[in-house]
Amino acid sequence: MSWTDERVELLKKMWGEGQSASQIAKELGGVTRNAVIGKVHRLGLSNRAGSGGGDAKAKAKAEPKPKPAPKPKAEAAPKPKPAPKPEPAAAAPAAPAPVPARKQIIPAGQPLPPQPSANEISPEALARVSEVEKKAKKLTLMELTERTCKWPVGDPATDDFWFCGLPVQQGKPYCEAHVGVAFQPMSARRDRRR
DNA sequence: CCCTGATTCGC
DNA sequence: GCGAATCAGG
Repeated sequence: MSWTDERVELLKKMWGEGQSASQIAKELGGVTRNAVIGKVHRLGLSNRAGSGGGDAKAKAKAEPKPKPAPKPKAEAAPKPKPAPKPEPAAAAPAAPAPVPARKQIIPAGQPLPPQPSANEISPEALARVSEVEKKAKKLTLMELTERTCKWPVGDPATDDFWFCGLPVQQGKPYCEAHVGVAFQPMSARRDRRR
C-alpha cells in the first residue's frame, strides 16, 4: 500500500483527532503502526500540538543515541502474522447476553439430572463463569481491547455493570470460560427428531 | 503484559 | 520516502 492522498488525509484527520497510531493503522489497513508513525513524522506533525501559535519549541530531547550495541541485523523476525482479520468495530459489544446472570447453582445437588429446562448450557460451564467472574478485571467499555474478554456482567442500567476483561481466547471475543457459554458445541444440541 | 509514540537506518 | 526494528516510556 502506498500513501495516496486519501490515505494521508485520513491519517492526518485521525491523528488530529487523537487516535493512536495503531488505530489509524488498522483503519487504513495494509500498514503497521510503525508505518503510520513514520509517516506522521515525515509529515512533520509528530507533535499533536499544531494548535496554538507557532510552537517553535523544538524538543530538546535530542538524545545522542550512542549505538547501544552493534546489531548487525537480525534476519526477518519470525512474525506469525496470520492474516489481516477484517475486524470492523468490536468496540460496541452489543451485549450478546446469552445468559447474563442466571446463577442457580444447585446447593448440594449432586446427581443433578439433566434439567430439560431452558438451560442448554453445560452446568460446568456456568459454574466456571460464576467463578471466573470473581476474578474478572471488571473493565469499563472503554477499557476493552481486542484481547480482553468482552463478556458483559450485571445490568447495564446500573453502575454494577462491567466487562469480564480477562484475556481472550485466541480469535474469540471472550475468555475461555465465557467462550464456553457463548458458543455451544453442537454436541449438546442433538436434534431430537420426532 | 498490554499499550503508547520516537528514532534509527537499510532499503 | 518508506517502514521494521528498536528504544523508551505508561
